[in-house]
Amino acid sequence: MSLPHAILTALLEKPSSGLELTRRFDKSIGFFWPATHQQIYRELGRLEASGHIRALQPDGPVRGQKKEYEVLPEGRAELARWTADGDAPRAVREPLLLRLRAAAVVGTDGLAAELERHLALHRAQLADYLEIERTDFPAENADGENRLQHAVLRAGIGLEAFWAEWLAETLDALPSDERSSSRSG
Amino acid sequence: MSLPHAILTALLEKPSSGLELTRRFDKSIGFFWPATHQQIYRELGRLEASGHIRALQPDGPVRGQKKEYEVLPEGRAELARWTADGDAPRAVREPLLLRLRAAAVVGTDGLAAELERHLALHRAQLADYLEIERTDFPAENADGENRLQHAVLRAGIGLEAFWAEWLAETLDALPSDERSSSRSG
DNA sequence: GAGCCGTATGCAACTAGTTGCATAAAGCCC
DNA sequence: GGGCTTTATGCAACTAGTTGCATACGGCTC
Repeated sequence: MSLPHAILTALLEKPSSGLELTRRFDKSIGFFWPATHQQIYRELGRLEASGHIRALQPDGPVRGQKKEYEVLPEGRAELARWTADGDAPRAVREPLLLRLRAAAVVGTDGLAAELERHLALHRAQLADYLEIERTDFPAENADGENRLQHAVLRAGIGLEAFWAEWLAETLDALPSDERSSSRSG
Repeated sequence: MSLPHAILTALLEKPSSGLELTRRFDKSIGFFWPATHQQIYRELGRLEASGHIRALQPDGPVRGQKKEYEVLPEGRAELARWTADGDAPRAVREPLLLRLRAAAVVGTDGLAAELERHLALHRAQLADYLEIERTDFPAENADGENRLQHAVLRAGIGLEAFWAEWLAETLDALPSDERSSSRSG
């Protein structure tokens, strides 16, 4: 159960409404724990009901109007508890690898195009991450306050770089008549 | 919907019963698409009902006795269709990165131990993969028939190596009083 | 002031994966 | 042959994530 804890973290960083949270997720926490606004609203409701967060405007129910939340001490305690406790590393679930295995049996038609598409997407994401690193974590204040956030970003960069490299290698190993000539290496 | 296609691939490689499939998953396809026997039985039922596979022993229902399946032409066609069609790369969902972000807000108590635990697990998995590579893909017949399967294994190796490296780096960046001295680098 | 668009909240139904447990046959052991 | 273990199949309930859509306020325009 990670989503409630992701939300508690985001709310501790800055009290927000549901839609604000959704937007902040899209450009930070969501990189490694994506969530739609529907999920977030549902979870905010649960967290409020369980006393982990509360609305800043305790008026009657006003649909369509902004409702901001902040974390209560109970919520912070719960997050601290969860941070320290362990679980197994998440199992890899990657349909693309499944497609390679399937292609080994039924043929590689269309596979190269799919690999190239993924390669382009991973390169684009890598470029985004590197740009974020350049602006948010400049070399002059490495090892500063936010080294944990930087470590998280480095994980994203490393993963995207890994996939880009592996895809390029794998494409090179496909018979050449199965790939287009549009790649640059 | 990847599980049915994973099962079709496995059955094309070798017709099997539900439990045999479960065991084969545990040491090959399951590395990147894990499935329990409950999931597999349920999916075998659906695949049989939809005419993609059939039981080799079309007797009446005998519970507790082995029931082997093979793929029908319809199943092979469906798998070929699926192999070529594309989807977006799967979003990363990694609770460990969430814990780092949370730790940045509520403190790093217990975090180092958690990172060390993951480091050990990833190193062990990496060693397993390298052993499989050594026995199943010896250097003398690289680029052979099974280059696709090898590419899949290389992905697993690369991912585990990445995580091991990133975890070691991240641990080194934690203040030293927050880690035990049991690591070896 | 009617209609439209953007912001915002939220419900309902569905799909996929997980967990716990029930059932049955077959072999072994005493 | 009565009970235990292993092999095997399978149901049911639950949890988490996804998809589609409904509702409501506020400002703008015509």
